[in-house]
Amino acid sequence: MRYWLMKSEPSDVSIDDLATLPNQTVDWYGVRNYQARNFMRDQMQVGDGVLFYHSNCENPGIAGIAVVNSTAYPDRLQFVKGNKYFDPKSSLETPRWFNVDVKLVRKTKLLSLKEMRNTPGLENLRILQRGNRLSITPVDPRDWELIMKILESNESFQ
DNA sequence: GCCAACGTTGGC
DNA sequence: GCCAACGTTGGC
Repeated sequence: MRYWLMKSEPSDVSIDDLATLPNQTVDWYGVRNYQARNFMRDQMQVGDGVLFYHSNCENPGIAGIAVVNSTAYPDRLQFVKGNKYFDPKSSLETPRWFNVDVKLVRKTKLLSLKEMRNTPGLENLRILQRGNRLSITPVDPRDWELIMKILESNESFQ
């Protein structure tokens, strides 16, 4: 059982989009970075916890909690000619890109990047470190627990 | 829109 | 295998 932070651009798939999808589940298509792919392909297990993060938007931050809902399988879009994510070097026999399914647990009050930066104890979170660009990063269990506490206390004050 | 950071590509 | 050039990410 591991924990992850997964970035999504809300203009592509937001937490509200996820809530409207069948089974509130999305195939995490479009990852074209080997490190991020390897996390999905080699390490993710059904039931792993996911922080659903909104990136490249007006209010970046954690927008909800989700869960890994499948092991990795070939990303369908790598085979679709003309698609933004088409990869001519990939084939059905030797697919290059993989994704898992991610299912919504619940939307939360946004925990902004700024708030995370100001939270003592979260200094080691990968997302907060300089030059971080990876769209999928592991989250230390202690960081996960702290973030869960913050999210819960945010909600009790609503 | 800027630009720092960093990943990928490809000539050599 | 090196590394310059180029492309992408994503906060600001």
